[in-house]
Amino acid sequence: MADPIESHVDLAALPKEERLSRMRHSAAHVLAEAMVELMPEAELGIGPPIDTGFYYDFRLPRPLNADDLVWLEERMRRSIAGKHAFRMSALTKAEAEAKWAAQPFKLDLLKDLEEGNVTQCTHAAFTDLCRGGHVNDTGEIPAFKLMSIAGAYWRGSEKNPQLQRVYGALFESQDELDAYEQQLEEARRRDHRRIGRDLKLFDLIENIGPGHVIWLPAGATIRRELMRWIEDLEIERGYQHIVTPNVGKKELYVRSGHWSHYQEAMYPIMEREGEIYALRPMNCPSHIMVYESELHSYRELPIRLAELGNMHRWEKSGQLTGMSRVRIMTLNDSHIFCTGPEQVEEEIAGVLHLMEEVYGTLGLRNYSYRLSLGDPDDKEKYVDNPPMWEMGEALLRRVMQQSGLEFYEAKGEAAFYGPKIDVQFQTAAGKDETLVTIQVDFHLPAQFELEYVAEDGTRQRPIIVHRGVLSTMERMVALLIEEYEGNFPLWLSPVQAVVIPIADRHVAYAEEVAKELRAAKLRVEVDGRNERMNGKIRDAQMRKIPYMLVVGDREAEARAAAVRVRGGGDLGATPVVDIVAKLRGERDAKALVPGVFKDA
RNA sequence: GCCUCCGUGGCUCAGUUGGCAGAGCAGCCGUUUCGUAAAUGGCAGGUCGUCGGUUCGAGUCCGACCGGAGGCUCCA
Repeated sequence: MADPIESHVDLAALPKEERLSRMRHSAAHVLAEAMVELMPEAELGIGPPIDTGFYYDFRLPRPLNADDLVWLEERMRRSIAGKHAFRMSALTKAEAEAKWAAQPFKLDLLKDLEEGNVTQCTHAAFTDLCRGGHVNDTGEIPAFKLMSIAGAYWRGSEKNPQLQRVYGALFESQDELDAYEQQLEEARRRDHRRIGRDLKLFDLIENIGPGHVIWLPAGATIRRELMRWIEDLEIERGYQHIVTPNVGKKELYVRSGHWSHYQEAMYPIMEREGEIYALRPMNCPSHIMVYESELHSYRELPIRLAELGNMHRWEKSGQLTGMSRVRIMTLNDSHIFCTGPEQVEEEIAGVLHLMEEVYGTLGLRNYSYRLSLGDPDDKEKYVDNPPMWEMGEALLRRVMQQSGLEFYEAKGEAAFYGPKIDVQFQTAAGKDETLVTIQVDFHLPAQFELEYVAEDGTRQRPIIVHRGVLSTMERMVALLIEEYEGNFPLWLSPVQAVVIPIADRHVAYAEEVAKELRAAKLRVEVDGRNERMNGKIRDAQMRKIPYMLVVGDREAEARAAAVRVRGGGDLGATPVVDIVAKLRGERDAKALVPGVFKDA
């Protein structure tokens, strides 16, 4: 017989997070109640709270549709209006197994529960296996909305059956729920796929193949500016740039371990004249070949080999997303060959500094550092060498602690050959995405039997630091589009200024103005179309061009232009020489917002 | 890859119960020569993602495939 458990809770006294979590979890119960009424054959999975609400997983006799969501939500609201109490009680394992005999997922959950630890929760006519964490009665469930239907594997493993997941949003007030929906709308506005098309930055053409980015002239300009910039920063820091091929022989990848650990993520293999080639999924093996091609002295190390190298990965079709998840990408990559742990620490500290500088200049703020660890139990995913993992993880942890930067740790997120520091960004849609990684690698040096000649003449094994800073050009530009909402800083703007002649007779002068700006390597267009000035301004605004230089009779007379800043600011008539100086200064300072920069 | 949904000119969308493919913007040709977010007239543009099926007849119904979106799994 079930024993009741006292579970009254004073919601107002709880921290908001705990209160919300109880409300969300309770709402999931009410969703399940509604679902078993809609489809009595429904098999129940789990229904936890999440950041924005809750979900519940079900195996159902048929696919859910939008009308079902409307019905379920209605039914939930009735249950909420009924103010049914949530009652927790304990039962024995045997009782529970009998009770959920027809519920395979509940039985699966029960297997992991210890006797004496089995509890259930009842509200209205519905009882679910549950460890608790509810509000007192359904009436305490506040503003919510069923959002979407999705597929999800039972217990998150693709080896298990796939269930239908219903997502709900839930907040304490209707205002907060409305704000959340507005936030989703805002995310859609900032979506790099939409802006990328509107501003003609990039394209994905069906016949070229999914995940294969076409950089249109405007996008290619942004990409080129970023690449020039990062290469210059690297040169200042002692990096040497190399260029290596996009393909390599099978033997190279067998030796690196990619063949056995990474092959399903590689493009199909090529074969000719009895030789097998692969499109490279990573640049490390090629860079190692460069290191290996000569004998190195400890005096040369650290050797920092860098390349804006192309990588080719057969991402699963369902995983491709605009420019942020693609199949062919260009990574701002480098491999730093170090003599030992001390040098590794110094080098990683240097990389972290560079990251802070680069992200600071780009105005990026929503990121955090994650120490991604291996999983000793997962011998399939990771190379099996426990001491190597322990050494690498301890080393990275020490560097992060010394850097003074905040970080958190995550198990099972490492690369197959070693632990890493991931830079995690929040996308416009609120999702966490890895931008770049820093990895310590003892594995590849061993695989390739790399050496350097130490001070005492002996041969020693170097340690490799793998690192990106700007990430792949694809993912970085996707992120920047969303960050700036397409309003790029002057230095990155594909077109930095458009000269707008008021009438046809001003076109010649407009060309002269443009010529002066171009002499300063500014990217300028003249809008000589047969349009009214208002129309040209509107078009320039929509194209998010930082500066509009309006020229009419008065300006032509004074060798000036009326300067309008993107967003509406009017700087008034300004001599062309001053405009050139101002834009140059703003560009070279990489100012984030046009019109604000003041020349020192 | 898996689950659900979606696919009509370059873009955004309309298209009744299956009955002759439409609009706005963009483009092109004119007219207008204009002072800070859309002047105006005309023209052109679509094998309705592809292939197959049902039907007298398919944009519309069915199937497969391709592509996209949201999830799951995986990852820069």
